[in-house]
Amino acid sequence: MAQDDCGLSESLEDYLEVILALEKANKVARAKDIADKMGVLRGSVSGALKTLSEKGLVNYAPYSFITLTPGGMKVAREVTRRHRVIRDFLERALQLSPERAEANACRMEHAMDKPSVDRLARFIDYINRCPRTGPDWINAFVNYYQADGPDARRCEQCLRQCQSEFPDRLAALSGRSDDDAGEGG
Amino acid sequence: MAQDDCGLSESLEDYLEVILALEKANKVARAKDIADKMGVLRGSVSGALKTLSEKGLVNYAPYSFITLTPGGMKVAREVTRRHRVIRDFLERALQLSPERAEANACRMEHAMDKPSVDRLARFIDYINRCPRTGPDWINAFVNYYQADGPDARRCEQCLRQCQSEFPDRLAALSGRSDDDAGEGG
DNA sequence: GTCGAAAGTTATGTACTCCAAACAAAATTT
DNA sequence: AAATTTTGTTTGGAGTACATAACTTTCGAC
Repeated sequence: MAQDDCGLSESLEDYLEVILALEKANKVARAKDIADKMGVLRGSVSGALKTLSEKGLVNYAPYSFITLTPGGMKVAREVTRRHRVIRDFLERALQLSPERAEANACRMEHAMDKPSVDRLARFIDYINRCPRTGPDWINAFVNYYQADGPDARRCEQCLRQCQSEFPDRLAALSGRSDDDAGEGG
Repeated sequence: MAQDDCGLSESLEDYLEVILALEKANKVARAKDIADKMGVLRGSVSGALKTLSEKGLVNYAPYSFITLTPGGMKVAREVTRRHRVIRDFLERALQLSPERAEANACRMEHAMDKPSVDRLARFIDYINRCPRTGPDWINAFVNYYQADGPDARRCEQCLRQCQSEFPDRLAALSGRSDDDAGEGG
């Protein structure tokens, strides 16, 4: 949909994603499991498998097991990764509930192209690894969105705490885990 | 699509968004302008307008001007806001090109529900207003995603700079623009 | 007012996705 | 091995969205 996958519809992307998950769990995918997992009837699955088979993305013959072709595997992995990156952002950075994060990721995965998702993944990395932010900064976000704006007193305390950790954080960047930076007060 | 708008399709959301933009620019929307702006033929617009009219979202009679009803205006504003928030995030935080940000926002606006977009808007606020981050932190992201990981030397310099600005930043939180916090040094 | 271009509308057809239910094959049970 | 259940397939119909093309209305030029 997003200029990747050579014009695969959202629906077909979903089928590939589900087939990959079932392959990982059960070695092969069965039409009924696909239908159950996607909330559609078995009849709908048959049609989708026929289409995916014509596109060379699944190995499929009537009444046989279903597996992904190498090409289908590639697409399925891409879609699954998009899903995972987006859900992580929604759940960890935006701190949405797991259910809401999942529901939104399911739709957003078809709306974001690969460069955007790649950049988002880097952004999450950046937040986690930059000494100015990190997990504690993310956790403090809850104080912000629950209030009308920043709380000066809380911010002051947060800044002091963060500042005291700067040497450690900087040291951690280089791979050193101990606090041997020698600059902390 | 995303449980808002009482089950309005992506396409119809797009129509409302475009009609709102044309209303703002030209007082009223005309079918041809809608068609041009959306890249569809005039015939397709007639059908959509009929549907939107039945749903009570546009004032529409054949061969007449087109305006949004109060209900349609509400939905159109919501969709437009979703679009703007998402595009801002993609363009300013992720630092995607304006074109890519716009293209992705066009699709993502239909995939994200209101609570998620609201949270995203707060997140952007948080980045901009938190003394630990702010615009300079966003700008430093480019150094991160262009490299394989963090650059310890650059990080050290960034931390020092940031630290020196803490008093000012804290003061700015309370609305004071001068550095009279008296704690820096 | 009449003519003609521009704008709008109404079929008709295609593509996609899904459901519903009838039907066929496979696997289990006995 | 026959009957039953489960699983898979096929067919027909619905809803959405759009293109194409023929037709109608509107509006400005004359």
